[in-house]
Amino acid sequence: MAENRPEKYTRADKTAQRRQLIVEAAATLFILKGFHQTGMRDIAGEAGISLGNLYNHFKGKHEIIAAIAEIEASEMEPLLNLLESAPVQGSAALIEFAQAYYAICSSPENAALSAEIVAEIFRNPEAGGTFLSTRSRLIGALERHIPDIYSSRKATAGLVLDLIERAGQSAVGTSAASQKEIRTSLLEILTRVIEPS
Amino acid sequence: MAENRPEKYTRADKTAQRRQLIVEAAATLFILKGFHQTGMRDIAGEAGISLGNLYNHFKGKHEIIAAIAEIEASEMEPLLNLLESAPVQGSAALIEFAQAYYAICSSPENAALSAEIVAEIFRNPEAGGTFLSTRSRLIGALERHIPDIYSSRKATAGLVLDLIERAGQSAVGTSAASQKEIRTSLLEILTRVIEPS
DNA sequence: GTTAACTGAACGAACGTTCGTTCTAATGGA
DNA sequence: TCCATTAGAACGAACGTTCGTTCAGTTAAC
Repeated sequence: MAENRPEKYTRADKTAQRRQLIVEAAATLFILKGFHQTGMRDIAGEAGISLGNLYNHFKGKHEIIAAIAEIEASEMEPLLNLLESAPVQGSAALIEFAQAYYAICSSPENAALSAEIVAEIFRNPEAGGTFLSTRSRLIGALERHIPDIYSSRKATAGLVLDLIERAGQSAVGTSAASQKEIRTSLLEILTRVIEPS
Repeated sequence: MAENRPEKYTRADKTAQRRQLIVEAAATLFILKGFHQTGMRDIAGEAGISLGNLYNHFKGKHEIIAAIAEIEASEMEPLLNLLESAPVQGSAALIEFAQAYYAICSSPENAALSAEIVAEIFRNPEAGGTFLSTRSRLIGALERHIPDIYSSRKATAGLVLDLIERAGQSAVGTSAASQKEIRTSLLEILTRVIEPS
């Protein structure tokens, strides 16, 4: 991880690194305790900097949360490309997507964070900007792969997404055996849902 | 609602009414702002009583939350009876249950509250006692109605429950047209999932 | 020498809870 | 039936703590 040649970084580089360090520290705590149970002092302590300095890098708590939301969104980019480049209504692409998306959603960090975000959006809808727009893109891309046996492919795409997300959340913290069962059941269900029959 | 004869209530009655009034006030605020954004002063104000008096009725915030959790659980009782009394693997009962459960989950109050609870359980698992045990009962009752084409009926039952819940949440705050689409899509999906074919 | 990074003290507001007090409905003996 | 006693409902000030944010002052890079 550490470079052999010491101190090769310019000042701007180090500042950028600090920023990222802060975001990672904040994310760790948000996952562990939630947005509103995590204080600015906690974040500063976790990042190993002073409280005052934290405000040199971020205007406030909301800006840290926004930074995390954007990182989350950017992690979806490869998956979006997968769906958007695949031929229309190829069920193979959808299953492939489902597995990849499930893998993301069932990681403890992402599961806890997305539960946090869902709850937050309910009481503060305009705060979910980045999150909701990413979700819209996901639904749009997914929609193309839903067979037209459904009265609304868009609504179905949304539900498929919901199902994968919640399945991932359910798997967190359970035994390895349960996790396998959930994953298998999810794929069985999805297979039945998207088969064109 | 009000008795014609004035002042017929005994002291114990009035106390019980107060307790319920407090719980309702707290639930209103929890739904609106979340557990941790709602203060004891807010609850007291919403209930129209003093801060100090609030502590005559409840030991603390956690006890108010517990009271709400129990009410939520008791609302599931009729649905549990429906599933448990129906003949095994009757898909009709499952669809009937799904509609009823969806109706509950798609009400704005329940949707917001359950999002709040899900997020809370992630960071404080032992706090979800009543909620999780009710959920276990639901899964157990639902399991009997899942066809044995799945490798794990229990896991499938859990996912079906998740799907209905999230569908309900998704519908909140959208247009009436969207709500109808989501409901229809949900039933279409469920029909495919549980048909014994 | 100018600018940015950095520090910890300090701010006012809000938090959950406890406190002493007053008031009132219920109770039991006379 | 009356009155003294009592349990608990009601109140609002105050507790100690934590919150997000600001600020004067110091250090180090350019």
